[in-house]
Amino acid sequence: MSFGLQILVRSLSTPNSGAGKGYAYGNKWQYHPRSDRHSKILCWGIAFDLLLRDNLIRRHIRDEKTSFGINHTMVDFTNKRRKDLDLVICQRGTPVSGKAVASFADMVDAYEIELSQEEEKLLRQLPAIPHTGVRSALLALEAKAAMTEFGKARPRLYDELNSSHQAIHGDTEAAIAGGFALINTASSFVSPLRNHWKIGERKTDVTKLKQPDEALKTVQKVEQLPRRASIGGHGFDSFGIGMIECFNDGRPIRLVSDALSPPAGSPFHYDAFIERIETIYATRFAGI
DNA sequence: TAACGTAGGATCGGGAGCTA
DNA sequence: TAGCTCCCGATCCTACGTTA
Repeated sequence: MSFGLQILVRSLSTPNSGAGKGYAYGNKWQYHPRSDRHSKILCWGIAFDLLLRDNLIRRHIRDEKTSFGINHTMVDFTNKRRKDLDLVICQRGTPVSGKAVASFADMVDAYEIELSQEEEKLLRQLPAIPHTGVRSALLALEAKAAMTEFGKARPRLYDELNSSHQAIHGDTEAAIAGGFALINTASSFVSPLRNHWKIGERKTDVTKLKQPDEALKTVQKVEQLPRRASIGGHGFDSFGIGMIECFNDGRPIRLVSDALSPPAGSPFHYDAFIERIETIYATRFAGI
């Protein structure tokens, strides 16, 4: 039983006005390409699923050996390239001060994450997880989305994800690099960047998408990302692909689980992605 | 051979969020 | 609050394949 993707689509379904200054023209959007809210919610959901399981990750949290960090900068030592990772599980450092997010649970309000009653109950049962500075990263998660303009998004998606695992392992060779690609299967998309006016005042500019071809080609592209089987290898330790249907026009966002999405048993399936992370963690960090 | 369509790479730039 | 970084869609350009 996993919750991450359901939490994501539920949270994104409610139009949001942005965490700070509000989006342009006073519009509210389900998905805004210039926001990192979707990445943060997705990574939070992945971490939530990992913590709900009876595994070493949970025991290390309970024993106050580890904590988490967000937007953690990792530096590829070999070429000095810097990269901010969405969410990092790390050896417990000094708690951050003066930040709105002081704990893992605080992210729910900070990023307007919508939980069901069951998920809220499960969150309350978790030990307190402080937001701290990162002493030594054990697991780094990076999520990226492609919602429209797939032809241009594909090379960008590949390059940015490829640079993520290089930065993670260039910084900390033993750290688990987890990557996740979120791909839209909707046949149209209302782009916040193409509608430069208050929605309703003028005709909405709707981008037509050639589906399922565009989504499938994007899946094939990210499946080409290198993956590694052991320390010393090159690539992601675990990589997942999630398919959603997001028209971005107010209709609820739907999790796609038909032939377009990775089947059960595929290494890219969400459950396999989670299981691989906890398996690697158990073998790699048992001595902490 | 010219015209057209498509794919992919390079670059740009608007908006959000973070930090000093 | 200014300046910066990050995210990722928009735009432009080139290469290549297809068709008349």
